[in-house]
Amino acid sequence: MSKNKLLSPFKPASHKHQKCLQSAISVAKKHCEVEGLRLTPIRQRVLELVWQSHEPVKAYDILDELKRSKSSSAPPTVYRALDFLLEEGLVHKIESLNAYIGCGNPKDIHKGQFFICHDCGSVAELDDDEIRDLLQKKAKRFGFEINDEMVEIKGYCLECRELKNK
Amino acid sequence: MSKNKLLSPFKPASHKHQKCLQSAISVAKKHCEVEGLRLTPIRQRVLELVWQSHEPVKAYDILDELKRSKSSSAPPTVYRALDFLLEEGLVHKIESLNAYIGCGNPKDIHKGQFFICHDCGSVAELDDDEIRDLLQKKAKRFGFEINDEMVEIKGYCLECRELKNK
DNA sequence: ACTGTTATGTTATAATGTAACATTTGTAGC
DNA sequence: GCTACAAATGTTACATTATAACATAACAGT
Ligand SMILES: [Zn+2]
Ligand SMILES: [Zn+2]
Ligand SMILES: [Zn+2]
Ligand SMILES: [Zn+2]
Repeated sequence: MSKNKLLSPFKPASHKHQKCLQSAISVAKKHCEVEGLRLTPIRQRVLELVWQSHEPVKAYDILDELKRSKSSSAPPTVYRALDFLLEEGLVHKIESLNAYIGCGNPKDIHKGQFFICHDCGSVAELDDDEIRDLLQKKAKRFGFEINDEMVEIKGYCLECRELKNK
Repeated sequence: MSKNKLLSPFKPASHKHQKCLQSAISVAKKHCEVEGLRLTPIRQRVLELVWQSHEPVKAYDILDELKRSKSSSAPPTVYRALDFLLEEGLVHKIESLNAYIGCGNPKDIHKGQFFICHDCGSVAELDDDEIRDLLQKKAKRFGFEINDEMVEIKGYCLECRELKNK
């Protein structure tokens, strides 16, 4: 079955983000339970912080938050938690921003394609086999075997464009 | 006319790289002449260093080289030159590596698609409208207007795969 | 309880990139 | 050539992002 999903669409400012957050945590808990992994308090807290919004979050911003409740927190605290979450596909790194964002569909581990709005900073995540297949096809032409992919597209989301045209 | 070019294919280890380098410099000189821009000694030297190979080069490695001939060189020396070269499309930044690589076709300014070999580190650059159009099509579905794109694919090039299978 | 593994604490440092202001160099008009 | 302006470089300091290395603590199976 071919995937062609808009995993995380751009959300209207009015959406009930609490639900996104809760759902993400509950999916993560389930995932870790099934895989026999530990979603420790630190890891869960970092995941919650990444899911504070639909904008990519910086590691040191997470660190600043952690410090508020536990002043002993240090960079490794954050990076270790992020490494775990990345490894398990619960978050993605946006390489062009050095920032991290919650995955819209961690059930099925993948590298997404990201559309990032210059104005509002929001990100939509796609997991699209048509894109993947095309890249595959191109790679094949010169004997390249794909192992990892990064697709980050910047531009302007619908909402922001409509705002500007008013 | 639709572009579908393998701008910089993977090169055999045996290729005459001196030619790649010379050609890149001469194209850059021409470009700057036409545009009324100055390819100053620093800028040219940085471009040469970026073109030392077909592997992405790190800013601080460039800096180390610059220091060998001019010990007063500092980070801004490099980043300014890189900014100029990026601006003029003479080099690209590989975001997922924080590294820079010479552009295979600066005549026609673009964001390429990059295929990076995990083993040898070499990069092939594509400038392919089919990929661009597909991303465009996907973006359109949710009203996203593309302005900038980053496609960086990691894997194994033909040469390295053949080596492993021996 | 013993033991090996995993996770966290802690300190230090590496790697990447930018701000701000001074100085020099190039350019164009006079 | 002189002047004035703009572009490029020098210089110092600092900001941001990430990792190394080693110590301690928490956990899981026996
Ligand atoms: Zn939400
Ligand atoms: Zn995802
Ligand atoms: Zn070459
Ligand atoms: Zn290019």
